Amino acid sequence: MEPLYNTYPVAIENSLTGEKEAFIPVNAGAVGMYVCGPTVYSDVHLGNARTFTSFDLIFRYLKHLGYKVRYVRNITDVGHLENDADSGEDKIAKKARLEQLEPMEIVQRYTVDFHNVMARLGALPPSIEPTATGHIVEQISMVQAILDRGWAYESNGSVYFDVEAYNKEGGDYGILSGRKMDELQAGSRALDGQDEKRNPADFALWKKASPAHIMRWPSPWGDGFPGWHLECSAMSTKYLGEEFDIHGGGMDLKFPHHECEIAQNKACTNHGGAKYWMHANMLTLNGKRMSKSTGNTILPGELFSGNNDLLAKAFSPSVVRFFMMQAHYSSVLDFSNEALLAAEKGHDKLLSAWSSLEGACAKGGQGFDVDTWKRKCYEAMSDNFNSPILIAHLFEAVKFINAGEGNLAISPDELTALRNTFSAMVFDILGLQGGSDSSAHKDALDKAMDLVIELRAQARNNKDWSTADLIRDQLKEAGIQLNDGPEGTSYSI
RNA sequence: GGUUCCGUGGCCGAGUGGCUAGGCACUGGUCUGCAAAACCAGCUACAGCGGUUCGAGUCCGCUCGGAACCUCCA
Repeated sequence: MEPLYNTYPVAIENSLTGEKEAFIPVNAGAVGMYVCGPTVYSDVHLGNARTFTSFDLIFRYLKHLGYKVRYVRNITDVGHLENDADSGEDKIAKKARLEQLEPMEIVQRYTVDFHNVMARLGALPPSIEPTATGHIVEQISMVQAILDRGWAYESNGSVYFDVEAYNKEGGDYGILSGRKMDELQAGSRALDGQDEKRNPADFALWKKASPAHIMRWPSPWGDGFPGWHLECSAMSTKYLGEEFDIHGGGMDLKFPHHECEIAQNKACTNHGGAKYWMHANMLTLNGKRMSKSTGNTILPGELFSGNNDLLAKAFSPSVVRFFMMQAHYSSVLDFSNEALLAAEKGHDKLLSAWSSLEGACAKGGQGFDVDTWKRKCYEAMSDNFNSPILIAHLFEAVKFINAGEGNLAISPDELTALRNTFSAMVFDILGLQGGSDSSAHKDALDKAMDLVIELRAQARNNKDWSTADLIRDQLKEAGIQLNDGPEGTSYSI
């Protein structure tokens, strides 16, 4: 059978070229994707989660199309300096000092938190999740290779990438972000510790560790630790090769992080790494991006528990995910309680339509063009992963399903196709989670509810409206909604 | 100051020059003992000013407003 990726070829908006391009993998049928993961020194906030949820959507869709995807997402567990100056402090060491913990305890704690949050949001684990500290050897040899080529220099125990030398000999530092060297120099601020560098645009490949610095490794240039940009170059090359397909990350990493990665890769391998660069946009709160350092954040845990002054109530992880999926990954998305409430209603409507669809019969007829609808769903996703358009199409199907009241005017084959595609889109691709009650609990609840509904039906037959309404109102307070229909009463939670 | 991007109806949010995005909210109707849900119908729009075009939310210019990056950050 023809793989789905041939039927619905993918186009990707490539940050490197600024164009939407046909996606052609380096190796046919396989995709190598690298996404810059979090620095694990504090709880992952909702903005972080959005980026990884966006790439989870992309990962899921590419897999669904039949690609063999290797998805690499790193954990940054080397602290890195708080600013580019020598006076800066290692974030993880700082947190460790504040909390009186070993640095790797900090790393472990927040890595576990990150995994928990992403799992609740329905994100699949990546194929490989390498750590920076686990790839010091690879990073040191990369530094050496760049030194050997003459595009780096050692200064006081640290090694810096020589941007000017790189660009003079054919390098294209600035290709991703559109920045020019002279503009960078004009715009750069006078920072402390810049005197080790020949040029303000130069960036650290290896930093000398001060005597108090805890996380340190021996190197040909003395004890130190790798520069922030280096780990991604080293690990993407190691696991995906010198040329791979997709490199993703948050928009805020475009410059300088990804720009530096490209320069490092080209310096070592003559290849820039990824063919397609993708940048997920920011989640804003009060019109400003969420940021750990400014404290303008909301944590996923607060959302799931409702424990935040900005929230009227708790929201399920699936609702939060649906909220994110309603916006395109490349657009800024603004967070608000109102937007979440609206998303929750839409989400519930979508999932309750799925329940109806599961139990629906096909009565024949041409009530809905399933083939065309299915094609439109795939085309939306293949067009740069346009989940909002996909959701709009899903609601077309919802309207048809609800109007049919369990008896849909399509053929049995079409019903099967509708179910399969609906389920694939909602659960496999968007990654939403239905009522995930264990089936034993569900059976017990169903039986109890059948009894309550029967008792209420008797009251209604006796025109005992006060009893009937009491049952309905009390159940509603408990979070269970009764729906009276022509064929009896059903309930939803 | 530089780079990139955005400004869509009450709110969120798609729109890759020409045909209803969608969700939420609201109004009227159908259904119901009353509700709810669902369905049907309606309702508000493209920041402003010019230009290109037979035709612009979509292209170009200017103005105003906002964001990200230029320093660690998804």
